[in-house]
Amino acid sequence: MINFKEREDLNTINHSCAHLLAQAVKHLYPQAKFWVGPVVEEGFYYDIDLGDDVIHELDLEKIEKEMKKISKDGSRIIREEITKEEALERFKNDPYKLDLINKMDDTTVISCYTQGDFTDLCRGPHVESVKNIKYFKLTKFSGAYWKGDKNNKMLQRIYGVCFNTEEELNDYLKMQEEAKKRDHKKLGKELDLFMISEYGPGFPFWLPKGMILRNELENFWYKEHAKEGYVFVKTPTMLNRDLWELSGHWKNYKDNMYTSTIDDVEFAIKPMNCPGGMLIYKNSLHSYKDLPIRCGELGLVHRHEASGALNGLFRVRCFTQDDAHIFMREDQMEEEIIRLINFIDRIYKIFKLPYTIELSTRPIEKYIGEIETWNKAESILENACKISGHTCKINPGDGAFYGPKLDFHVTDSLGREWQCGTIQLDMNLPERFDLTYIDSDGTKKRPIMLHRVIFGSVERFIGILIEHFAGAFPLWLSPVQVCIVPVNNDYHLEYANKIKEKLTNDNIRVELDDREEKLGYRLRESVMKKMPYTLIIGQKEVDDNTISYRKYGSEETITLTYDEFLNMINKEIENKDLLIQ
RNA sequence: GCCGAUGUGGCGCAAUUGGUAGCGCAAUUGACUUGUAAUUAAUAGGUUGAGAGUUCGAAUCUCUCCGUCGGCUCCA
Repeated sequence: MINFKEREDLNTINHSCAHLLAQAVKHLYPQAKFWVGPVVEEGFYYDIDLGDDVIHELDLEKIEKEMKKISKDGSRIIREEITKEEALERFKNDPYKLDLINKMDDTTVISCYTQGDFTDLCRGPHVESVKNIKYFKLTKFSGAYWKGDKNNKMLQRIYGVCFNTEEELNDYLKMQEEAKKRDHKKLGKELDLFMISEYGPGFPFWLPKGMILRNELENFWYKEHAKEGYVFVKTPTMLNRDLWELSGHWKNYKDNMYTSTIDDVEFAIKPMNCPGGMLIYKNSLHSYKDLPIRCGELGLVHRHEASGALNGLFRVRCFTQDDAHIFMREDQMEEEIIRLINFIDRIYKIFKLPYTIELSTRPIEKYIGEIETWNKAESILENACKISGHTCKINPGDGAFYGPKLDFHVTDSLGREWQCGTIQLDMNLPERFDLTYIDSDGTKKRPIMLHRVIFGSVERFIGILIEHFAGAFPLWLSPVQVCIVPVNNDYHLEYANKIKEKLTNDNIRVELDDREEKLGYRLRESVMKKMPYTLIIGQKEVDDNTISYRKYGSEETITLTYDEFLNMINKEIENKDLLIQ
C-alpha cells in the first residue's frame, strides 16, 4: 500500500485535492465551515461542519462531480502570506480557523492559499493549479469528533485519494477490489474457519477447520518459544477484585472489564495476563542465577470494547494474547532485547511478513519512574534495534505511562500494515507487586520486567494471515492438506480409500470427495476450497500403483509414487514453504 | 458509545410509485457412471433481524431495540 505521507509528490497533490474537496463542498453547501484537511497514510480527508446537514453516499458522487468541474476550469492556486492580525481579521467569521490561528504565536507568518472563489488557511505546499488534480476518488465518509474529543461536536469527515497518473489511481482501485475479495470475514465463512453469532458480538466461535489452523499456529508458537528458553503457564480467567486494585486495573481499566460477584465478593475477568503472571513470579524465591525468566502464556483475555469498534477477527471482545513476561537483571537487558528482536524476526520471516519497528518514548506528562531510568531504557531499546540491524522510527511521547515500547508493524502481501508485535518495558508492576530476586551479595533487588507479544492476538493474527494468503494457506497451516478425488466411485474408491488411510497414518490431513458428482465438479470444488493438493485417482493410478496430483494455483497434473509424493509434501510442511498468491 | 449505511430461506442475491416474497448455489430424493473448473429432474426450505405504529393492505413508510459494515474514539 502506498504511504501518501511518505511520498512527497503524492503528499502535495493529496493536500491540494483536500482543498479542491473543500471548495466543491463550499459550492454545494454554502453554510459549510472547515476544520482541517490533512494528508494521511492513505490519501487525505477533510473535516467539515455542515451545520445540521449530513453527508450521504450519493452526495460523494455529487461532490466528486463538482470537484472535476472546478479542476477543469483550472484556476491557479495562489499563495499569500499575511500576519496573524490580518489572519484574525480575514477569518473572523470562521470559528474553526480562528481556533487554529489563535494557537499560532504572534510572529509566525501565516499563509493562505486561494483557488478561484475559495481561500483556505494553509501551510502548503500545493500544486500550481487545480488543473493538475485529475486522478482522484472520494472513498468514504463518516462522523468525526472535533479534535477527536467525544464531548465536542461531530463534524463530517470525507476521505479521498489522489494520484499523479491514471495508472496509479487504477492500481489503487484494483488493490481495493483485491482486498475486498480477501476479506477474512468472507473467506472465514467460505472456508468454514470461524463464525460470530449475534448472541455474542465480538466473541468469535472457532469451527473445526479453523481450529486446526489455530492449533497448528499455537503448537508452532509453543515449539519456537521452547527453543528460545521459555517456560509456559496458564493463569485463571477470573480473579478477585483485590488483585485488580493492586495492579491498578480497577482504577484505570474498569470500564473495559467484565465483572461478576461470587459469594458477595467482586471478581473481574482478566483483560490482561500480567497480574496473574506477577503472582506466578511471586510464588517462589528467585536467585540472580535464575534470571532471565521467560514465562509465556497463550492467555485468553476479555475486554469490553465499544460496540462500534468491533470488526471480524480484527477487533473482538475476547482474544488470546501470545503473551510472555520476561524478568531479568539490569545487566541482561540489552542482550535479552536483541535476542527477542531476532526471535520476532525469525517468526515473521516464516510467514513472509516484512516489518518495521517503532520506538515509543516517555509521555510528556503522565509517566511514572525516574527520567533517568526512562532515558536509559529508551536508549537500550533503540540500541538493541540498531545492533540487530534495524532502523526504528521514533514516536516521541507515545509510550505507556509505565514504560517505553517497541512496536512491530508487519506488511502483508497487499502492502497493508498491521501492528502485531510489541515489546513493552514495565516499571510499574514490579513495584506494585514488590517483585524481587536475591542478588549475588544476598540482597533483594528489583528485577526488570517486560511484556511482549509476537502475534499480538492469535485471533487477529489469523485474520491477517487469511487476508495475507487470500485463504490459500501454506501446507503446514492448511486445515485440509490433501483432497482425494476418485474418477469413478465404482472402480477407484477402494484404492482412493487406501491412499487416504495411508496419508492419515502418515499424519497428513486428508479429505476424500466420494460424492456422486462429475470429476470436473469435484475438482472445481477442491480449487474453490483452496485445497493445497488435489489427488486424482483413476484407472491409470490404480493400475500403476501411483497417485496424480494438482497443486493449488497450478493446472499441471503430476504423477508420482505414493512415497515420492509423501516425501515431497512432508518436506514442504517441514520447511513451511510458502506460496503467496 | 457517536456519525452514516445496512439486515430477505445455510450462502449469494431479486422484488416497478406500499398490493401480500422470487432466483442461483447448497440441501434432500431419483436418473446418469463420468479422466481435469459446475450432468440432470423433482422435492423441501423464508412471514423478510426483533418489537411497536401508520394503512384496507408493509420486505418496502415511521419509531424503538439488536446485529453487521465504513469511519470517529480506543487498541491486540
